[in-house]
Amino acid sequence: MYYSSANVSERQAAPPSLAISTVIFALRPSATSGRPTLWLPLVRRIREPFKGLWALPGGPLSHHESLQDAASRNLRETTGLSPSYLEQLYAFGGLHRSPAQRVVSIVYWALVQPTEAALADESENVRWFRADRLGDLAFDHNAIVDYALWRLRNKLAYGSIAYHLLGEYFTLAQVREVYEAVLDRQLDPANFRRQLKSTPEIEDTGEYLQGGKHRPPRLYRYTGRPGLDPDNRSTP
Amino acid sequence: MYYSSANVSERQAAPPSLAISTVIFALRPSATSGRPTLWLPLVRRIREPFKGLWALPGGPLSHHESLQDAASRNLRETTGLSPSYLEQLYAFGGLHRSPAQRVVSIVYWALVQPTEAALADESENVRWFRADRLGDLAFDHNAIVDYALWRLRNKLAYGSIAYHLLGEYFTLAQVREVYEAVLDRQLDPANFRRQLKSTPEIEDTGEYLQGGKHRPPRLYRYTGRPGLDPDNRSTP
DNA sequence: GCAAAAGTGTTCCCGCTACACCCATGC
DNA sequence: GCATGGGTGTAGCGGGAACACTTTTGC
Repeated sequence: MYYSSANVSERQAAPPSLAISTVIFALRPSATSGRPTLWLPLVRRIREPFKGLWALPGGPLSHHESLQDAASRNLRETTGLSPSYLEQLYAFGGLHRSPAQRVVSIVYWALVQPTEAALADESENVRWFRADRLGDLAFDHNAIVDYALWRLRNKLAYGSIAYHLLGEYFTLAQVREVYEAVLDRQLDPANFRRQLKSTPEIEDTGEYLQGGKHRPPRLYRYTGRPGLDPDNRSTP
Repeated sequence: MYYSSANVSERQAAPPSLAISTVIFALRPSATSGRPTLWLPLVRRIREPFKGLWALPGGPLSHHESLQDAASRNLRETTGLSPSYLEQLYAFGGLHRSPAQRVVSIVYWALVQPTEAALADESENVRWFRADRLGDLAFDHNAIVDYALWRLRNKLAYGSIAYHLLGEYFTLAQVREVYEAVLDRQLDPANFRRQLKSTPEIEDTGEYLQGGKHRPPRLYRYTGRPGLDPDNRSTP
């Protein structure tokens, strides 16, 4: 941290510092059930405050990059991945988020495809966790993740988000699994498929997914906007 | 502005500065039709850049106040009013929002009651404008206002926002006028009243509004949350 | 053939829209 | 009385939930 050794008068004098953090979601098979669940990467803090605790990836904003570029860079630097979806979440600016020094964090949230996510970097200080089984995180990051989860669930209901957690081709059942993982409840397969098929952005490829145990399902493709800074006017 | 005289190297060295701005909406009778319309207060810039142009009220964030407190203070200082509703809108951080110096603005939006708004301060450098008839504003403030309007319309559809533009007591027709002003289209009075009466936060006071030209309408009261930083988990 | 997932059809219910109609007041 | 907005009733449409049913594969 920049002013971690600041005394009180320095704290008063220095302007609040500005940081960018990112909540990164990806789908991974659950260790127990094998069904897809939400995971996110965290970094271990190697200095005070909260040394040793896990925290959201983030860092200061440099002069030449936009807020979104900074978030995208966070993502690349900690996981080696590029986001399939990226959107601003909220600016957190409470007075005592960080001891010793006032920090305002502009937080983004991202979705990445599972094919990539499987080969994401992991190391001593970068590890993936199940979104519903995080321990105590540094700063107010537990609250931030909760809020990001709430937003994800909300956006999902509106549509057009789920595909960014999947690969290029997917079956309707896979989309349903995404919904079930995120919303944490079962959905009627029959009604769900009808809803999806009524949305024009889902295109039937004519291909089938072979190798399953049962009747091979059709493969679809998402033809909506690619997904950075997206959705009907959610970002200016 | 803090570093307005900065040269290139200073600009590179200095961290991006942080500002808070606020889009303040209130209902006022239209000059022509007399029907309620959306207005907002702007301040005239008295120095470069954009000297002489109108801009959103705002300023730097001081150390001892939260983001929301800073927005609330903006509101009080420019209009003398306190907000009935206040919520974060977005953090704008494009590289060239301001010439000469990089500024990241965290923007809030607010609603104020019309009874108060009628006696709001106005002066040579603070003036209210119809939201749909602004000229060219300083910085990217036209885009910010557009985005705030979009959010207002969205929130309205979800409910629980409109009452913060009205006084403590109101008729159902007044609520409908708010919706019509904000959404800019006519609504069926019969169906609209039924929808409202089905929401439990609207309480019949038993009183009637006297003095009209026709049958006196009932007066209602909003019993939902008072309205700062509100709505079902829209803010952490 | 059997199990299980893919995919289709059908019914019911609820909320919204449109619009006809009655009520109470000022003039 | 008449005009006008306040307020109620009701029929129809459409989308979602529930669930029965058929199809296609692996074993």
